[in-house]
Amino acid sequence: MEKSAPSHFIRQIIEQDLQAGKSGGRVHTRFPPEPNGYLHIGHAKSIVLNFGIAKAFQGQCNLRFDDTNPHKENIEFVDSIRQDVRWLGYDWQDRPYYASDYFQQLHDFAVELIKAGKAYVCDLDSERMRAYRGTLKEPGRESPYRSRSVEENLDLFARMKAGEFADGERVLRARIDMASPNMNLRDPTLYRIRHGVIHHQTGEAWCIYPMYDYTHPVSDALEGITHSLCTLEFEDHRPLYDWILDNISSPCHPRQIEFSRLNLEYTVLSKRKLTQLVEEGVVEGWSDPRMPTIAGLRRRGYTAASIREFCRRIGITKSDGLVEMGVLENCIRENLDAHAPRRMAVMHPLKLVIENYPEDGSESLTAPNHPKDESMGQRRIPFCREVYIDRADFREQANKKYKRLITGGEVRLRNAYVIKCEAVVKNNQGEIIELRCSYDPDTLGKNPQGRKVRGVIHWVSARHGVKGEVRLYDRLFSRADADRVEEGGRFTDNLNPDALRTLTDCYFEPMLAEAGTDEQYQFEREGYFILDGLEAGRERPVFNRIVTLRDSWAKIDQGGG
RNA sequence: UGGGGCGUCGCCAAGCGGUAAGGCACUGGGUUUUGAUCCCAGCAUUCGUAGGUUCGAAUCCUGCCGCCCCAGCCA
Repeated sequence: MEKSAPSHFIRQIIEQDLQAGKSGGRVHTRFPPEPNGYLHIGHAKSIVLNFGIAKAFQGQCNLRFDDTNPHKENIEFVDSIRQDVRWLGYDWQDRPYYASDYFQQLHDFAVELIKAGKAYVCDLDSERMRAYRGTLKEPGRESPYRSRSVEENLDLFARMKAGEFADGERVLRARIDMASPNMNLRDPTLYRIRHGVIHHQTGEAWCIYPMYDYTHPVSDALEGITHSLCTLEFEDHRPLYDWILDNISSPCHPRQIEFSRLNLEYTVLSKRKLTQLVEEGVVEGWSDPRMPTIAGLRRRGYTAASIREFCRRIGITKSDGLVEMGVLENCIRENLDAHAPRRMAVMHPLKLVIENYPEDGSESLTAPNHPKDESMGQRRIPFCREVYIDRADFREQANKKYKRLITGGEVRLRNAYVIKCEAVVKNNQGEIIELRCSYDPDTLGKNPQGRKVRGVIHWVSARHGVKGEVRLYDRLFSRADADRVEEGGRFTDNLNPDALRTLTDCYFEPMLAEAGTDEQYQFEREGYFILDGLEAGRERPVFNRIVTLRDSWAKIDQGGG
């Protein structure tokens, strides 16, 4: 079902490296999230890439927590990341890695750099350091502490580690080039002091924490990573990545390769913004079905296979683009069309009384679970004198394009009989409250003789249907480039107020009372749905709409049909 | 002349000097007890742009234009 991953520039580079005999023919990648939030679909792109490459080249991929900033991280995020990666279908063979596992080695390499005169302790505070750094167009100035002796640096670094200095008082810096046109090479900070935070892995063992730029190449090297794949914004950091490895006694020198991060229409994919949505209560949490997080997509009903397929389809390049939601939607539709059992549910109920059907009668009809896949079996659906249909499936009058029920017209009730609308019952306000119909008993499983009934609508027995709730989800933001803000505005100004619509007066065919949170259904003519994971077990079921069915009628209808 | 990247159909994306893959979207037509699915057909004489090299250029060279990233003791 899932096609093999297509070739892209990173695979080509790896193939060339392999042919050149690099790293002994070994391929080893890693997925290195910082546990400071939940994973989102942009991370899925990286996960599929890294684990996919490892598999394609019979190599390995490490799951590594880049946990060097305890301030922003916690164990809930660690756990959610493990769960999400596993759910996506990837296995790190019980070899979870933590950058914090290397704190001692990182420290020792830092001492090595100091001894080689490649790093020094700097007393500049952050404000002055910024001033010394220069600007994009002007070179920086050397710190007055840059020429401290090795002995003094060793002593100061040891005292930093011993907790003698307060946060911000001193840092360890690499001695590279304050005039470099690449800002990352202007004596970058390697270590900072952080007191009073409890690291989720190392507790209070350390009060100095290594920076990303220093930690990452070392962690990669220690794990024997051959290809370190990251996103484009780190391209400028590669010279520093290489500098670190060239100046310590590194066991190997992984190759960093950058690709463009995912941008998806009508949503945001930056952890900072997603965190904001959660913290401000704009959404229900990280797993809100409107969120582009893995947890949100899972609760929404997306399958892991559909997300993997999406990542395969969008490809890997260095050009930044904005992917249409339609691509993701098509992936889940394709996946669910093949596998989701069909059911009937009425979301905007309108009662329909079949006058020539016995008052107390009822019968059990048979319907296939899937129109094309007989192996999925059949189900029984109760039918009786009164059923609910959707209000959108009836119009008092309409032109020939409308093939649903109209006054005096015929339509087929899906999996049941052909009925005819004899009369419309309205209340004092003129609202339609009921339809009086007749049915043709000779149309069960066969078409009527001498006339053609074009329309088919779904229904639920009024007597047997299960009442419940449906949540209709739409795009979280109302503009495709959700990040774009007007002068003085915030990205939250772009939120779509109709991203969630709750329908509390829905009727489901009886089978749906037994639905579980692990199976998606197609509600015929409506879309794909799943029982909400957090509301499961309620007396009245709550279903989430994953995605609608493709709807060519909507276009015709709007276009003046 | 700060530095680093990127520009191929509405969106994504192959292409790697021999004459523009594919997917999504879209438009027609057919099948259909889901206006779904499925099927069939159509959809870039042109690769940001202007020159140059070549028998031949999206692919090589030069200029120009546009967009993205970088001045955290974040990652």
